[in-house]
Amino acid sequence: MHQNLIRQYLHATFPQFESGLIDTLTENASLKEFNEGDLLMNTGQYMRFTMLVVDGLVKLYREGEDGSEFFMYYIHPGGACALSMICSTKQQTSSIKASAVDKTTVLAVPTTLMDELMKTYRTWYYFVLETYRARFEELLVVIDHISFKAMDERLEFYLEKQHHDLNTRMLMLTHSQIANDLNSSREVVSRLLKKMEQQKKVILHRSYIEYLK
Amino acid sequence: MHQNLIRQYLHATFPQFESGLIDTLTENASLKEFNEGDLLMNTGQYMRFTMLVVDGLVKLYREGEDGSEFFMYYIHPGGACALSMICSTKQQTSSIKASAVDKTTVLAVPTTLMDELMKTYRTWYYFVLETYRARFEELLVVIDHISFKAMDERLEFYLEKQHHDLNTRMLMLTHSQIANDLNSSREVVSRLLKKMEQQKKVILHRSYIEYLK
DNA sequence: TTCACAGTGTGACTCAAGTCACCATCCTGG
DNA sequence: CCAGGATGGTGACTTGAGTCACACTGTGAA
Repeated sequence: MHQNLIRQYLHATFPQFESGLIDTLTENASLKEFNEGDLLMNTGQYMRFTMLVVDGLVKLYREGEDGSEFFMYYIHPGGACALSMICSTKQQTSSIKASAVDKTTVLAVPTTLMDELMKTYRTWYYFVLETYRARFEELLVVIDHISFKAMDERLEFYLEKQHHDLNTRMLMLTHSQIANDLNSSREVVSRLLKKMEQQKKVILHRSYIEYLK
Repeated sequence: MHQNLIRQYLHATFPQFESGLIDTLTENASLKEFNEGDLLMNTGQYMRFTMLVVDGLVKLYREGEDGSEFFMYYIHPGGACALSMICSTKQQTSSIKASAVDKTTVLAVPTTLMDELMKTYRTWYYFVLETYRARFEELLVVIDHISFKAMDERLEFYLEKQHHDLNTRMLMLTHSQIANDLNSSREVVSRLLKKMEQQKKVILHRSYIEYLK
C-alpha cells in the first residue's frame, strides 16, 4: 500500500532511475511529510537519511551567528540536498537549514544504503554527482552576487529567481521577508522596490509583488 | 620510468588508495608540471582531466565580469579540485580559475576513466565524495564571511588562513594582493593592517607581513 | 465598530568602505 | 648613481546601505 505510493512517486519524479534502483528504494526508503515552515534540516544536526524531494518545495538557507538568515536556493521535486548526501556519507553534521515552503513530501533514504546504491546503480551515481555539481554551481553564483553585485542588482536577481522557481508573477513576499533572505533591512528593500516600480519592473501591492518584465 | 614516478607520488600523497586503484591510475594518468602563476584551469574551459595535486599548492578563485578576483581556497597535495571532477563527469565548462602558487605537480586523470574508477574502487569513491564535501563546506564558510562579516574580520580570517595553509608566519603578500583576494581596495587593506599592527596582531614590513597571535 | 498589528513609506542620520589625490620610501636595472 | 616602478601611508571626499523614528493604511479579531 505504502510501498505502491513510494513506487509511484519515484516513477513520476525520478524517471531516469533504473528499475532495480526503484525497487531497492521502494523497499528501503520511507515517505515523510512536512508542513509549510517545518524544518527538514537544522544546523549541527546529524543526518541519518538522504532526502529526495518528491513533492512541494524546500528552501535552503544559511544561518548567521546572530540568527540572521541568508537564502541560498530552492530544491524542487526531483532534486535532493547535496549536503544531506555528503553528510550522511560521512556521518557529519550539516551547517545549513532547510525548511518546507509548501506542504512537502520527501523520500528518506537511510544513510546506510548509500554505498550500496552508488556501487550498484549507475543512474543513482549519476544523480548524486549531478546533484553535487548543480548545488556547487548555485553556491558559486551566490558568491558572485554577494561579492560582486550591489543590493539593487541582487534584489532584481532574487525576484527573477522567485518568479522562475515558483512559476508565478504574483510573489507572495513581504518586504521584511525579502530583507531577511538577502540579509539586508526592510527599509532598504522598500526603497529599492519603489525604484523598481518607477522603472515598471514590478507593481507593489500589500503583502505581494507583481513581477513584470 | 615515468610510471614509477607516478606510482611513487601516489603512494606518498594518496596513501589511502587501494593498490588496484594505484595500478590503474599509474597506467592511465599522466604527470603535469606547472610553474608559479601558471593557470591550471580557466573559466569557460572544458575539463578533460581530473587533477590530483601531488606537489606544490593550487589557488582557487572566482573571477568577476570586470576581471576582479576573489580568493576561495587552496588545494594542497593529496587534494583535488571538486569542480574538475564534476565538470569532467558532465563534460561541462568550469566557472572558476585555478593557478599554481608554487611550482606544482598534478596527476591528470582522463575524464573517461571516472565512471570505471567510481564503480570499481571504493577508496576512489570515498575520495571523490570527501572532496566534494570539503569544498562545499569551504564555500559555505566563504559565503558566511562575505555576507555576515565586515572587512576587518574578513582580513583577520584571511591572514589566519594564509598562516595556516602556507604554514609560515612570514606572509609574502603585498597589500594590493590581499585587496585583490578579498575583492577590496589597497587603501582599505592598508588602513586595517595598520590597526592590526597597533593591536599587536601583525608586524608590517615591505612586501611581507609577520603574523603574530 | 474599534483596535491592535502587520505591512509599508519616508526623512534624517551614521558608518563602513571605496575612491581620489598625492607623497614617501625602497629597490632594481641601465 | 639615477630614474622609474613597486609598495605603502594618509587625508578628504563620496556613496551604498543599515538604523532610527515616526506616520499611514489595510485587515482581522473581539
